[in-house]
Amino acid sequence: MRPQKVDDKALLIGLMSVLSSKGYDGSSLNELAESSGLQKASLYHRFPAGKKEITSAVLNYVNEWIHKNIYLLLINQAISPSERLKEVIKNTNSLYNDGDSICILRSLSMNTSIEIFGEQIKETMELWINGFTVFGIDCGYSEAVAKEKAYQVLINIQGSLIVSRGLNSTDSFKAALKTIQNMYKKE
Amino acid sequence: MRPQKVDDKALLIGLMSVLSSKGYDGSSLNELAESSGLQKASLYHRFPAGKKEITSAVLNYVNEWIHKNIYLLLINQAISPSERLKEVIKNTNSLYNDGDSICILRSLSMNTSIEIFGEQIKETMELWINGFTVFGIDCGYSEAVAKEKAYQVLINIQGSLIVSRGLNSTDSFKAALKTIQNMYKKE
DNA sequence: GTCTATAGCTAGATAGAC
DNA sequence: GTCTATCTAGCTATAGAC
Repeated sequence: MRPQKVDDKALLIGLMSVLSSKGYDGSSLNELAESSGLQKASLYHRFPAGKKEITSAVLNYVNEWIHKNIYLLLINQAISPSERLKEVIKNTNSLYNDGDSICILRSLSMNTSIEIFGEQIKETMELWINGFTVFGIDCGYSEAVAKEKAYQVLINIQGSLIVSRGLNSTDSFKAALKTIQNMYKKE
Repeated sequence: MRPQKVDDKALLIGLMSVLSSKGYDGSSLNELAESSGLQKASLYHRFPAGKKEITSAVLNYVNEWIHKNIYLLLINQAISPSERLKEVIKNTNSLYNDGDSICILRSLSMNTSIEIFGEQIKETMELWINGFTVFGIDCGYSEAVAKEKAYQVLINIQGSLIVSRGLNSTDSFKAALKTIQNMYKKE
């Protein structure tokens, strides 16, 4: 067997950066190939079903990343709640490049792509919400309140990314991360 | 002069629905023509510079709509604050079809289109923020607090639309509108 | 002002050499 | 497994009749 020129992880990271910033329709196979370090035809060797399979694989990779770096961290009772939250916020910040990046769950939820990838997008959003719900309960809130807070966390992240982009300043994202911290400080 | 088959407003509304739901790259001129009730070549007669001019005109239309139905309403001191907020929320709800629609400011802020339309997107977002800032001051909050609340309103709208779409349920959007109401109830 | 027809190009996808 | 070369369909945009 001939060795792979680019390993799976590096491949997916390159593809993700194009898909999240340009969306499904805006990402051409030429760009996807260029960002991954392979030629178009080689991408088809790795992902025989083409652009749809590429995108689906990237979403799987993102789901696994969030499972590991957000969800499992949030529910890890071996760590104190405040330490967990701190780490999760740090990981969130790095996932979105300090607020400069577009969330791929957003990029791929246009009418042209959500029919294909809707289930994967939903699963990944539920990871955030379920993780923060468990976390809220661990912090001593009722299940109802914990759930409400979990939704508000996701809204604050997604909304502040949109506002940051629209106003061409990441201030809104940075402030939102602080707001999330404060949401779990008992008054 | 031969009469127009479709008037400007109807034209722009049709074009807007395609652009907001499919984004810039996902909207083909064939679809834009179909949604507007004209043929492709007729669209080029109305908008000689093509797709970019079409999109820019739609963004102008949206800006004017928000100026009239959100901004001017928010700062209208002839109406009581609670009445103003109620109307603005009603208009917001109808703008986004009860949470089913995608915000065009979001659709057009991908890397492939924000370089062209970034300034228009920014102006329209500032209408929301400036309007709600004035509104918050009218409600008796300090300028700093009013501004903070204004950003949070926009974050809640944009974020809840993303979450509604990702989870395939408009519950999050509906709840966010209620949250906004409560943000201006003095405790 | 609107239309049909078409030009010129780039998209996603494939064939076959190495 | 990766590559160059190529196919067809769809894209944006234009020409010219009515």
